[in-house]
Formats: sequence, C-alpha cells, structure tokens
Amino acid sequence: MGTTQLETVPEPKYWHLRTVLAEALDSEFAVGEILPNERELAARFGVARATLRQALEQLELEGRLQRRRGVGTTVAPPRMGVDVSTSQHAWPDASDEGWDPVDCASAVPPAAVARLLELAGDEAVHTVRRLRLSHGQALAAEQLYVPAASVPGLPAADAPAGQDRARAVLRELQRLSLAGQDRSVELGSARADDARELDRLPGAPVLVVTTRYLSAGRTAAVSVATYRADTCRLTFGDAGDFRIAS
Amino acid sequence: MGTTQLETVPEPKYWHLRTVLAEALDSEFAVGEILPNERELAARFGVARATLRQALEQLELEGRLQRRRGVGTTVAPPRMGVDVSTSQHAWPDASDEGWDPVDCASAVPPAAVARLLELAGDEAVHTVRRLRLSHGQALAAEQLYVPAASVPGLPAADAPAGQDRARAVLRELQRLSLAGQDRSVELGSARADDARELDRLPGAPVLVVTTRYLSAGRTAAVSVATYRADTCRLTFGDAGDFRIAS
DNA sequence: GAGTGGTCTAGACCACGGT
DNA sequence: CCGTGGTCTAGACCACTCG
Repeated sequence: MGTTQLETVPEPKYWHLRTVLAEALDSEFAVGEILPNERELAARFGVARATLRQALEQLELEGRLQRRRGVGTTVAPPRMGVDVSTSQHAWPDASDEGWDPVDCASAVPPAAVARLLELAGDEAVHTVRRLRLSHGQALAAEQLYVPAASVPGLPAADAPAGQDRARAVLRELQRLSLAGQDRSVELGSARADDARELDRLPGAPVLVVTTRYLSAGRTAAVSVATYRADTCRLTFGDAGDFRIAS
Repeated sequence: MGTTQLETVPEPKYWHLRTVLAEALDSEFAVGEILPNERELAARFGVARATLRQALEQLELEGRLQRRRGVGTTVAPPRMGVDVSTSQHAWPDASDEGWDPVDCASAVPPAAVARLLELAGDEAVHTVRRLRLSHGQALAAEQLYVPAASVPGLPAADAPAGQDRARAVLRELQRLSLAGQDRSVELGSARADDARELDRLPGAPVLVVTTRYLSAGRTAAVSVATYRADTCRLTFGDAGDFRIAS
C-alpha cells in the first residue's frame, strides 16, 4: 500500500518525446545541425505528425530548436544574454549601442500606454521605432512613445516622418533631466508588424519590456520593447557576463 | 497598381480568430466570466476544434484567458505586477515577504548551475525549495542552490531534510556579506515538479529568473525561480506600482 | 455521470525556400 | 520544381472537476 503513484498517471506522449529529443540534442547533435524532417521523425517515433510537432514546439519555446518553413529544423545555439539593466539611468539615444532608429510618426498610442503617460485617450504622440541588432540579427523591436510636451524644441511637428525625425526626437529627449525609470517584463506574442521585423511568424513568443521614463514628476516617455523569446535571455546584473543554459 | 498587398497574404484563421476573440473579451466579457465551451465556440465560428484551440492558446499565452480541465475557460484578470528588483541587495531569507520555505535536501545541481557555482559536476549542495505565494496562489517556485562552503556553521549536514533545515540554511546565509548579484530572465517551460506546485500542466510557459549571489569574489549561491508566465508581470523599477495591460 | 479541456490520430492542402 | 514546416479538418478517447 505505498502511497507512491508511479505510472498511475502516465505522462503525455508529446512530453515524453520532448524529453527523449532533448537528450538526443545534448548527446548527438551539434549546434546548427539540421534534424530529420517532421514526417520522418514522426514515423521514426511511431506518432502522428501533430504529436511530434507538439514536442518540437516545446523545445523551440525553450530555445533549443529553430524551425524555418521551407528549410527545416535546426539545433539552436544557446540564448544570448542581452543587457537590459536600468542602472545607467540614461535616455534612449540615437547612438545607443545596438539600437538602430528606423522610423518616427505621430499616432494615438494604445489605451494602456496613454494611461501610463497620463494622456487623454485621443492625443497623438511621437512614436519612434527602433530595432536592436546583434550580428546582423534583429533581437528586439521597440516602440517609443514621446508626448509632444516632452520635446518642446522639436521643429515642425508635421515634418516628414522617417529616420531623420526619429533621430531628432531622440536628440531632443536628451535635454530633459531623467529622474528615474520603471521597468517590467512579461510574456507576450508578437503582433504582425513586430513579427515581420523580428523574422518570426505572428504570435511568436516575445518578452515584452515596458519602460517608463520619469522626469520632473511626470512620465516623460514610455518604451515598449519586444524581444525574441527564443533567442534572448535578458540580463539585469551589474556583471552581466554569465551564462546559463536551462 | 498600388503596392498595397491587401488580402494577397490572408492571415491564418487561428490568428484572425484570436483577434476577434480578443475584441469580444474587451467589450463583452467581464473578468472571471466563463466562456462557452470549445466545441460550441468552434461550431459558432465554423472551424475545427483544433483551430479554435490554437486561438485560445494564444490568448492564454498573453494572459487574457485561463483554462482549466474539467471546469472551462474563463476571462483572466490583468497580470499582477511582481517585484523582482535587485535593489535591496539582500540574501533570501526565511521571512521574505511572500516567500515560503518548503523543503531542503542535498543533491547534485544541474550542470549549468554547477558551472555558475564553480563546482565540480558531481558535488552535492544544499537545495532549498521555496514557494512565492500571493493571496493563496502560488506565483513562483524557487530552487536555491547553496554550496556547503557558503554555510560552514550549519549543524550536521545529514540532519533530516525538510522545512526546518530550509530555514536553517537561509539563516546561516545571512552571516555572509553580500557583494552583489546578477539576475537574468528568460522564457522556459515548467518541469513536472514546478508545474505541480504552480498548479499548471507540464510544459506551461514560465519566466525563469536566475540569480547569482556574490560574496567575497565567489558565487555563494544560485537561485532559479520559475514564475507563472500567464499570471505574472515581473517589475524591476524603483516605484514598481504601475500597470499596463497587453 | 455529465461536461469540460487535454491528447492523439491520419489524413489534406498551403506557403515558403532553395535548386 | 521539390521538400520543408505551417495550417486545418473531423473525428476519437482520456483525465479531470463537480454536482
């Protein structure tokens, strides 16, 4: 009458498959190596393709695999550590390492952002778009919301949208004193536009980093940065140079 | 010959469904309200159940829905902000707010953790298990790895494993001076034991927070905390009291 | 026991990347 | 063009919760 419940609750096939595949990845495959295709793997393990795909999805979520339509499934390199520490207490800048200003327009921000900025729901703000690149790969897409009140010196609000205007807004931001910032991280799924720039499909898992920049008691700007969850590990430390692979 | 590509690349059904459902959630449903069951919803939208489920999975990943087997699908409350800021520069403690020491044993840590601790791969360490609770709900499960060298004053290493020993290890840790800490966040999937304690299924998405505690130039302890990605938004700010939905 | 979400199957067709 | 992963279907059965 032991109370142990061994095998009374058998684990799902896809979960068991995930474990088997994970061990195979550790011992038999090198980074970048291409796996057999899904139909072949499913046959080899004696399961339906949908079941095999469930296991692959898990491993992709964990950053162990990379799948590309028309190409195949490859063994992913360990996630790269990406510093998102808040310690520098600095405004985003056109010359930020890794960040590339892409565009700027005027638009009404989403309701949640408007609330953070303490704006009426229908007030347009500058929306600066930046990409964070590393080794030619896009790691993150950022949308920076800057109320006109935060950049009073900006020339002609109806100037042509584009990269030049993005740089101008970032330059003007430097003139404000930065009192502090809040940061939060949560799981999200890539919207269509983010997905395109991150070279992922819509709905791909992303880590959403929301930053609120404070100046003179107000929220002077809000940044929403979506990082590829499959390839990025966000680091916050003072000595952000350590590695851990799950 | 406009260059606009409207409908030339129709979006997948499940993605469109996700959007439709998300809008319905905003306008027609209250938090906690229970949705029609999957078979009914699939019929109503004229899709197969699997397709409907793909849309629901997206919304669950985004923290908009909560699904429980045998019960149904309900509208999830906004994610709660959970402070994981590193600013206090303190050791984990038996009396940490929200953290509940559960157990302690001796075990050989995973290879990745052993590397952080600069240990040989086969050396056992104290493994303290803690749960982070809020309003009776488990938010996170933590595994704290403490080499014996970090708690030299600990009585009899072969003392009975359990909650008392967990408290003893945490108490001994306070005696070390804390030089600093590193922290990283990445996406993972819940292992079976974590899943059980977090009241989720194995493979559920979690935010893995890895902390390295530094003392006297060494890594004195490593904590791996897995937070429920569906219900938690990790906050790092100095004034961690802001909200953002979506 | 009735009803829910979770797992699994065996197919089909589509969209994309490279040859 | 062919092979890949991505989407979708229409079923079946299982595990869980609750009355």
